[in-house]
Amino acid sequence: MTQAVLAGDDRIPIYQRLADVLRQSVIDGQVKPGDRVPSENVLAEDYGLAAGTVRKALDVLVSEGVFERFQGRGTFVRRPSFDASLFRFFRFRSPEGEYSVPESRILRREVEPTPGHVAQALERPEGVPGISMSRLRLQDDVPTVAEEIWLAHEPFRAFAEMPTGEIGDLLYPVYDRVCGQLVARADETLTVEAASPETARLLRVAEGTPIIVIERVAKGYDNRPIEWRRSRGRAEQFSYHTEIR
Amino acid sequence: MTQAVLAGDDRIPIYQRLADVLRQSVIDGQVKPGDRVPSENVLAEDYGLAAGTVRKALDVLVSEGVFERFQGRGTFVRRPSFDASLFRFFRFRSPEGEYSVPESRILRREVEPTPGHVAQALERPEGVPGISMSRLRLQDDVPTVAEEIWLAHEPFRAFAEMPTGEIGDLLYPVYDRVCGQLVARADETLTVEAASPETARLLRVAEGTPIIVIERVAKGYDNRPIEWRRSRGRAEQFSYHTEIR
DNA sequence: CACATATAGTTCTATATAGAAGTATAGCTG
DNA sequence: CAGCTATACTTCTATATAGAACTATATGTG
Repeated sequence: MTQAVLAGDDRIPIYQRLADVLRQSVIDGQVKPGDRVPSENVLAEDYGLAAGTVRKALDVLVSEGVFERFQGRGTFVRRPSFDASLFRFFRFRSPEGEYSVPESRILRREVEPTPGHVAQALERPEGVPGISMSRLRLQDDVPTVAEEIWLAHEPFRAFAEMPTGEIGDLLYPVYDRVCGQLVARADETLTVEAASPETARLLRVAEGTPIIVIERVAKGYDNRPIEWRRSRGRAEQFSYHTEIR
Repeated sequence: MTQAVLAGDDRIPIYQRLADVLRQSVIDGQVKPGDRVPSENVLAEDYGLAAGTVRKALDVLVSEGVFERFQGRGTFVRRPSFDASLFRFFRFRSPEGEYSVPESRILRREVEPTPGHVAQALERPEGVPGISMSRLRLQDDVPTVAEEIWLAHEPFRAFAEMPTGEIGDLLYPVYDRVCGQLVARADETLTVEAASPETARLLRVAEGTPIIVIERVAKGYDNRPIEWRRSRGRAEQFSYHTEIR
């Protein structure tokens, strides 16, 4: 006899279905990052499953980065951190070697029709109203990264009407607090170009200087695109490291 | 009662010890890439363990990329493939969209004292004899990547004395066949620079053109460094994509 | 010979159970 | 009150067992 709670698609394994249910509870916001998930034994009891099966479901979500486990403490919804972003590879440290939080300056923010390539990334029809921003990030008053940012207008109406002064150095916490939009992960693409006059002016470099361009699409737990962003920084400060096999 | 076969360090779990033993058998060359590993039941029998414990050990090695499993077929030593290399992100396709195997031309190969930064990467003393190569890779007769390559002289003596004509387009199979040096994974670091006169000449671009530089240290299953390599390609052909969270 | 069928071997899923190992807290002891 | 101790709860490891799902090979059938 199998249990009734997870009935439905009989072809896929129980542990997968349980993982789906638990993931969905994060997407729906029933449990928030930092929250503790019921213990393995409790879940097994609730769903009428063996402990091993529950554990396997949790394995899935841990490997997806949705949950995080600590022996003796419990299982928690992981707070997304973008430590793995390609930006990490900009050597944004002061000459003394220490790391200071970059300052963010929003230069422009307005509602405009969404251009084609952005609309495609956000899975919205072209020309639909979107929020467009230009932002400059500075390290010790030195401009280091110039960004174009696009948001769909619809779920971000509250953000569009918010005074710029109330927006701090970090956007994702604001998206969450003001619009309930929680960023869980992102896709990033890195390319290189020569600095345009516009970019050269913003970053205070010579035209034609090599520039790293990182395009990011930030997504929710359900993989729905939330934000499109293109960032430019000086290539000479960039060093990306990875392991392959 | 635990079994005797895996005796030793009692603090670490049995499945870890079994994983260590199996990994070592790959490092020692007792089993080669492509070989089939004994089935889970056989391993359990041999080592006197429960099937679940053996399976957990295999999970470890699969996630490390050492083994590869196929339901109904068996578990195999994975053939390392460098599909994940940063080079994958060079758009080396012909205008027709198809992908052709790059030609390799070895321009120079000689034994020299190993310079400091290479010696460090290869974990060898500075100044020790090493094999130095320059290589040019071409796509449809167009030079695309220029490479400097260093090998320790000692395990690669046979390679140093080999006629250049017998070396094909791929080096790693030769390392394996001629010197028993099997590359399992690699560390890569990506940076950007402006083309030097030398690089500009080799890649037939203007001086100062943005160039992608990838430094790679290739390693064996035991993480011993085998080869140091620095490759340069035109940045405009480069686009790197990754997921973060 | 071509094609379906049986069979043996493989990994994969699921259950049940027990104790080890680690963590946090309540309560005791000096 | 400070510091140790017991306790309850968590994840982690390990065993044993059974059948499902999948693959390759051998066997039989027309």
